[in-house]
Amino acid sequence: MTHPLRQHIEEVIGLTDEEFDFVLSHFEQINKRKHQYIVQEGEIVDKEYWIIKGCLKSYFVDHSGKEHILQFGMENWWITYYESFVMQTKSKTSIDCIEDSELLYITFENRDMLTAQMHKMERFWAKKSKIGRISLQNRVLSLLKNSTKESYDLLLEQYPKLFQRVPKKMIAAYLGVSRETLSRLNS
Amino acid sequence: MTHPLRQHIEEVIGLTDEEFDFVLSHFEQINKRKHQYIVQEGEIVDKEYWIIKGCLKSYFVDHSGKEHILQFGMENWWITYYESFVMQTKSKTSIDCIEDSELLYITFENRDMLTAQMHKMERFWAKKSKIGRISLQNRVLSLLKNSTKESYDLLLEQYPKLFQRVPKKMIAAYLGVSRETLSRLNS
DNA sequence: CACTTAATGTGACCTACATCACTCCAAAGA
DNA sequence: TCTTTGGAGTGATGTAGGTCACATTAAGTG
Repeated sequence: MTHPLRQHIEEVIGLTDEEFDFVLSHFEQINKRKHQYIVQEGEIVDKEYWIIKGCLKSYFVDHSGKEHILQFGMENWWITYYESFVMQTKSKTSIDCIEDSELLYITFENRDMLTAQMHKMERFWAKKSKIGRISLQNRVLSLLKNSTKESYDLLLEQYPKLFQRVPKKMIAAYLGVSRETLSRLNS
Repeated sequence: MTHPLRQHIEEVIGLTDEEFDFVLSHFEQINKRKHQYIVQEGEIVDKEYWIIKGCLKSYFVDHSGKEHILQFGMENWWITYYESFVMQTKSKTSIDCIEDSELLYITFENRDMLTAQMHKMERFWAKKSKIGRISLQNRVLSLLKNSTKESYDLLLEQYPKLFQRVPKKMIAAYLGVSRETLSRLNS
C-alpha cells in the first residue's frame, strides 16, 4: 500500500520509489496525545508537520484570556507557524493536539537540504505555499464580507467532518464569536 | 540615478546593469488617472503591477452594496489579485486608482519567461510571496484579536502616510467598520 | 463506580457598532 | 464665480453579539 505522504506529494509531482524513499528519509515521525502541544507561543519553530492521523489547532490567547483559533489541521494537512518557520522569529501561536495524533515532521535544515538536492520538491513546496497564500486571502475576504451565520454555514459546508470532531466552542473560537452566540445561531 | 524598481529588487538580490535592463525589458509602463481601474471583479488578471507613484485600492462590494478594502497600494508596492494571477481564475476584487498613478506591469507570460531565464528573479518573487503570505497571516491574526480602536491605532502607526492620502471612509472600509464609527473613535 | 471536569444550551441584561438623518465644509466642474 | 458633489462630524435609535449566571448532560479519571 502506498504511503499516504507519497499519495499527497504525487497530487502535485511524480516520484519514483527511490525518490520517495529519499524524501521520506528527511522526515521523522512522532506521536502525541490529546492536549499535548507541538509548538508553544514565543518559541522559534524549526519544524513543519504533516498530519498522518489526528486533529490539531493553531491558536493564541488574547489579553482578556480569550482563545482565537487561526487554523485547524487534520489528516493530510501541513501545520506549523509559517512566519516563525521561514523567518526564524518567535511564534505568535501555540499548536496543540485536539485528538491523539500521528505526525511526520521535517526540520528547516532538512527541508533546505532536500529542496537543494531535489528541485521537484522545491516546486512541490512552492505550490503548497501559493495555495496557502490564496486560502489566507480568502479567509480575510470572508472575515470582511460574511456575517457570523454565513461564515458558520460556509465552514460547515467545507469541513463537515470538523463539526463531528471538535467541540463547538473551538468552532466559535475559529469564527471569532462567543460559544453562546454560536449555540444560538441555529435557533 | 538608480531606477526605483532596481533599488526595490536589490533589497533582495544583487543585479548588474545588464541584468537589470533585461529585467526591465519585460515590463511595460502605464499611467492611470484617479478613479480609473486596472482590474475589474470577474475578469482574469494576467498582470502584476508595481507602483512607481500613486495610490490604489483592491476592494469588492458586498450584497448590501457596502465596499470592503482588501489592500491598499502605494509607491514601491506590488499589486494584483494574486489568486487570479497565479491560478487564472476570476478576480474577486477590483483594483482602482485613488490618485493619478504611474505603474509598471509584467504579464504572467513575461514573468514566466523571466524567471525561467533568470533564476535569481525566481528567488526574488519567492521571497516576495513568502512576505505576502506572512502579512496576510498577520492580518487574519489582527482581525481576530484586535478591537476596532486597536486596529485603527495599529494602522495609523504602521502607515501614517495613508491617513494623509486616502479619505477616512476608505480607512473604515479597510478596517471593516462604518465611517460613522471610525469618525467617533477618537472622541 | 464515584467524582470531577468539560461541553452545551438558554435566559437576562449590556455594549459596541450599524443605520438613518441631518449639518457643515472643502474641492471639483461648468 | 456659482453650483454641485463628496468628505466628514454628530445625534437618535435599533440590533447583533458579548457577558454573566445557571442548569443539564457527557466525558475523563482515580
